[in-house]
Amino acid sequence: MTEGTGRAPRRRADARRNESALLDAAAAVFVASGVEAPVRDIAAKAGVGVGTVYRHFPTRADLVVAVYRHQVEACAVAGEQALEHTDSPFEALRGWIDVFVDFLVTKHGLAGALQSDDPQFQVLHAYFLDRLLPVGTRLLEAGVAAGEVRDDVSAMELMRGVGGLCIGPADDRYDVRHTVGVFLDGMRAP
Amino acid sequence: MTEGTGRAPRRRADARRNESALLDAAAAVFVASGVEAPVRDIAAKAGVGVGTVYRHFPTRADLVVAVYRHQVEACAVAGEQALEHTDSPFEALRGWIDVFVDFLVTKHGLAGALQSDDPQFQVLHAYFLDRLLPVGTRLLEAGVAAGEVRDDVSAMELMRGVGGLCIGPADDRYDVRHTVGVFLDGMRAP
DNA sequence: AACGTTACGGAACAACGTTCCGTTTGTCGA
DNA sequence: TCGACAAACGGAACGTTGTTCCGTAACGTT
Repeated sequence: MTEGTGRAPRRRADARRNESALLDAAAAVFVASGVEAPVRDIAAKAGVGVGTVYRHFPTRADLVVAVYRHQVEACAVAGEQALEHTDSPFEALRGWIDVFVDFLVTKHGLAGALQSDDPQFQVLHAYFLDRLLPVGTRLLEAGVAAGEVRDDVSAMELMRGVGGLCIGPADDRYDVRHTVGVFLDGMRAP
Repeated sequence: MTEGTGRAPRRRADARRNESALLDAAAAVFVASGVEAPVRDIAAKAGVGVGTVYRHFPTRADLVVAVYRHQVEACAVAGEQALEHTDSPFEALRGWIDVFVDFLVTKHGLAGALQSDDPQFQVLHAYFLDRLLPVGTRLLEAGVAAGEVRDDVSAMELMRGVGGLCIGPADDRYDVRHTVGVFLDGMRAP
């Protein structure tokens, strides 16, 4: 009880305003230039100095997480509900992966950042894994239990595999969704 | 015949010496720090100035290509020969992909560079594709003809897919070879 | 040996992430 | 309403990188 039950002491108005402006600006810049856009660009778009960016979001990864938190959450929920709305766990899995792929391919550079070994993105990595790995595990287990999914694939291999397949620039000769479909076919029980 | 059949006019001794030292140094630094190591590190290790690096290799990608050319060539040859030494085109494909994966996972950061949309790596991208795509196509076609491989997967999807699965830091929970195996299983004819 | 050419080295520039600190601005009690 | 203090701000400044540029040194030839 070092801090009792007291709530956070309500921040200053400009601080809240700037955080919100930063999130909006970052979302816009990420769409236009990808998640690796210069911090200065985001600061400029939000009408604040770079110092303000770093006060609100200690690392770039924190900003990325904040911008996409809602959508990651929605993706996790979609996975948790997927099993309830179909009688085939494999189809539930496929549907969920579809949602995940849609999310990744519309965020330029995000898949790359997710897989990056740059320690800068540690937080991003951790957040996605924390939130989505358990969901993947449950879908996988349901599939295995129903005899539809092979039992030697971990959720980590599923998520990182799909993530890896989503990396890279758009290209006519490479259909992400089709390739992910091939990967999923490889996960069917023999 | 603007230049006739005359050969290149033989470069200076120090130029040849430095190019060789640069290749050795780059190979060593790539092993130690990955293919994204600072150019200054490579120059220092080779005992030359940065200007010399850029004179010999206009872009970082040219240096990477030069360092790995032999191995990529060997990989391409292995693929061309794979079909001759087995009666199962699918196993030939699997064996070749194994060679490719071994190559990628031992080159820290190379898979990432290959998939990168940074125009800096355009040359690298082009070289790998030029050399390996035709090989993949032939292996795939042989597999399809034998009824062992599904006919709706392109060599681009094969190579970029496998490349994507090889991206990222080592991790106990993610077994690259196993995950690639799953992907390949998905490519079997139904 | 002298000369022209080739190649070298590293200073210099630009772009970026990140830190730091003098200044401004909210907030709250008097 | 006013004053004071903490919170938050802005952007200059620093370190690291890729890349260019040019005065200088080394090579090879006559």
